[in-house]
Amino acid sequence: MSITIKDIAEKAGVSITTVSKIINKKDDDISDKTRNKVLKVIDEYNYIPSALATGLVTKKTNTIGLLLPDISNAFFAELARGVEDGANCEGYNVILCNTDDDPEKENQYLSVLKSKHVDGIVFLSTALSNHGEIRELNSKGFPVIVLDRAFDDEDILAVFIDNVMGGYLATKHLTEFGHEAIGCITGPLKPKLAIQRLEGYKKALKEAHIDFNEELIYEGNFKTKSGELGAKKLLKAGATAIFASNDMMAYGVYKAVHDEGLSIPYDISVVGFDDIFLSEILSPPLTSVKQPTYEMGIISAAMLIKKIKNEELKQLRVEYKPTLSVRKSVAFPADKV
Amino acid sequence: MSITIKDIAEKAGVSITTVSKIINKKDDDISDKTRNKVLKVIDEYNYIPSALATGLVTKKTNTIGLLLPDISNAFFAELARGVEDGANCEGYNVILCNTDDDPEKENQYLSVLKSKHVDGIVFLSTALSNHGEIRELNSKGFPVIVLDRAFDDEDILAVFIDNVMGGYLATKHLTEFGHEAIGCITGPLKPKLAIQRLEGYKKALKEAHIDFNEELIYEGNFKTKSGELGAKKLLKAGATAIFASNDMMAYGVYKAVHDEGLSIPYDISVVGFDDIFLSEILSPPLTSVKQPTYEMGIISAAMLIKKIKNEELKQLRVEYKPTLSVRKSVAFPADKV
DNA sequence: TTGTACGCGTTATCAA
DNA sequence: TTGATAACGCGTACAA
Repeated sequence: MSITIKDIAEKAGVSITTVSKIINKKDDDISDKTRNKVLKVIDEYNYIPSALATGLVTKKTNTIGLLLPDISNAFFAELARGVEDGANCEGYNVILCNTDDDPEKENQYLSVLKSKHVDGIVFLSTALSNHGEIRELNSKGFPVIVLDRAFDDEDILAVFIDNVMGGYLATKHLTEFGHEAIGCITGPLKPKLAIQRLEGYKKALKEAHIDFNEELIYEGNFKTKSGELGAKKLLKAGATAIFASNDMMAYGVYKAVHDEGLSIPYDISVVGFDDIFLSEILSPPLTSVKQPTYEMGIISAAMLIKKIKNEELKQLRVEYKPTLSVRKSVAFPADKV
Repeated sequence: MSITIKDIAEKAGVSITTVSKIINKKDDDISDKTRNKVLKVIDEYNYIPSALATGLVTKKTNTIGLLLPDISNAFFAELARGVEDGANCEGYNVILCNTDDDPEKENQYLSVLKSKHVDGIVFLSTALSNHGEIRELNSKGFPVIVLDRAFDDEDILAVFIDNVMGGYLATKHLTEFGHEAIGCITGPLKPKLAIQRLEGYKKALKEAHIDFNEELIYEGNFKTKSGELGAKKLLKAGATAIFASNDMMAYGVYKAVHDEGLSIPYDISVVGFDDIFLSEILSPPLTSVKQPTYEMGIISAAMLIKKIKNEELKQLRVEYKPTLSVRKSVAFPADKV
C-alpha cells in the first residue's frame, strides 16, 4: 500500500543503503548527482519513512509521554502546552494521558507508554502514591521528569516552584494591608505542595506577629466548590481576608462572598495562587501568586530531552520562584478605614 | 536490554509462535498446561510486547492524532479531555498537537503523524485554510474526523453544533425580555462558525419584528479585548443588551460595562456563548449558550475509532443542539421597568 | 561511491 | 497441539 524505502531505491535505480543515508543526512560520501536523483524521487512519490520501522532498529521513537491529572484543568493545560512546545521544537511528539490522579490509571498508562517505547516521560500528579513506578523507571536509567512537585529523591529530574515562598508572598501582602484575621483555604494536606503553601502562610503571620489560629484554616481540595465552602466557614470565623491556595478555590470564594451580598475587596480581601489568565478577568481582578507555568512546561521538556540524548544537565532539579500579581482584590480591612 | 518474545519462548521452553498466540488470545488450540506455563514466565519477567514491532506487521498502532489550535484554551482543553477519554476507553492513545491555526504547523504535524502511522486523526481548526490535506487523507480512506466545525464535504466525518440555533437562543432570550436594541459582537466573519451565530441572531430579531441594524454589529476576534472594544461601541450606539459570540468576549463586555460605571443586568443585559465554567462564577453569573463540549470530544473519538475498525457508522455527521444556561446577566431593559 | 545482507520484535501462514 | 519461517520497513556493518 504505502511506499517504502525499497520502492524509492528501485525507482531511483540505487540501493536501499544509498537512500537511507541520504534521508539521515549521512551522505558525505554520496555524489551530488545521486543525491539529487534520489531526493527527486522521494519528493515525487511523497515518501515518508516509517517511524515504526526506524524505531525498531534505532530504539528511538521521538515520542514522550505526558501524564497529568486532567487536561481540562487550566493550570495543567498551560503546563501541557509548554511541554508540547518544548518537545515539538526538539522534534518530539507528546502522548497525552489523563490520570485523574488514579494510581491504577497511572500504571496502565505507564505500561502502554513502555510498550510504545516512548523515549521519556513527564510526570505530574497531585496525589502521593505511586512514586514507586517512577522511581523504578528512573533507577533503571529510563528518562523521567517530575513536574510541579519535588520528589524527595534528589536523583530524579524535577521542575517545581518554591511553594513556601508563594504562600508567604500571598499572606505577607495581606498583613501589609493591615489584615490580622487572615483565613487560609488549603489544598489536601497530605501531599507536600499544600503543606508548603500553608507553611508560607504561617511564616508571614509570624513575621507580622500574628498568632496562628486553627479556626482560620480550612482544608479544601483545590476545586471551586471547596473554596466556596471554605469561604463561608471563614467568613463566620471572622476573617477579613482569605488566602486561597489556588485560583480555582479563590473563584469559589468570590462566589460565596457575592452570595452573602458582600463585596470584594471592601468587605473581604482575597489572594489566590496560580494566576490563571481568567483571574485577570474577574471583577475585581484577582491578586494571585504567579508561577511561570508555561515556562516550566517548556523547560521540563527540554531537560527530559537532554537526558534522553545523554547530554549534560546543569542541574537535576530546578526550582522557580513565584511572584505576586497584584490586582484589585485586596484592600485595607473595613475596621481600619 | 529489554526482554523480548524470544526470551519468553526460551525460558518457557516453547516456540515464539506459541507465546504470540497466547498473548493475542488466539490460543484455542493451546493446552492449558502450556498456556499457564507461558503466562507465568511472562508475568515473572514482566514482559510487555513492543508495540513498534507489532505495529510494523499489523499496520495498527492504536494511536490517534489530535490536532487543535491551542490546548491552553479552556474550550479546546475540554474537547481534548473528551477525545482522550473516548480514545483511552477503546485502548487508543492520543498524540497532542498544538497548531496555533497555522497551516504550516498543521502540515508538519500531519506529516509526522503519518510517519508514526497513527490510525486516525481528530482535526480541529478555526481557520479556513488547509482543508485540502484533510480532504486528501479522507479520500484516500484514511480515518479522519473534523470536530467543532462542519466541512461542506458530506463524506467527511464531523461533529459540531448548530451555531445558528445557538445565536437564535441567545438573542431570543433577550427579545423575550423586551430588548430591542440588541448589540451583537461576532467572531471573525470569514469562517462559517461566526457567520452562523450571527444568522441565528438575525433570525431571532426577525421573529420579534425588530429591524436589523448594522450599527449594532461589531466584528470581534473571540478574544476578551475585542469584547471590551465592542461593548464600548455598542453602548454608544444605544444597545440595551449585548449578545457576545463567545464567553471570552462576554468577559470583555463585563469589563467595559464596569469601567463605564454601569451595572449588569440593570443597565445592560449580556448573553455569552460556550458556557465556560468561569461564567458561573462571574458576578452576575453569565447567561450563556452551552455546548456539550466534553461529550462532543468523546463521541468524535468513538466515531473515529469505529471508522478505523471499519465498523458501521449510523451517521457521518452528528450535529448537537446547544441549550441556554440561564443565569443572572439578563434583565428587563431599564426603560421598560 | 554504492550494494549485500543481517537484525530489530512481532504476526501469520503453513506444515508437522 | 505446536513450531519453522517469511514477511513488515528500516539502519548499518562490511564488502565491493
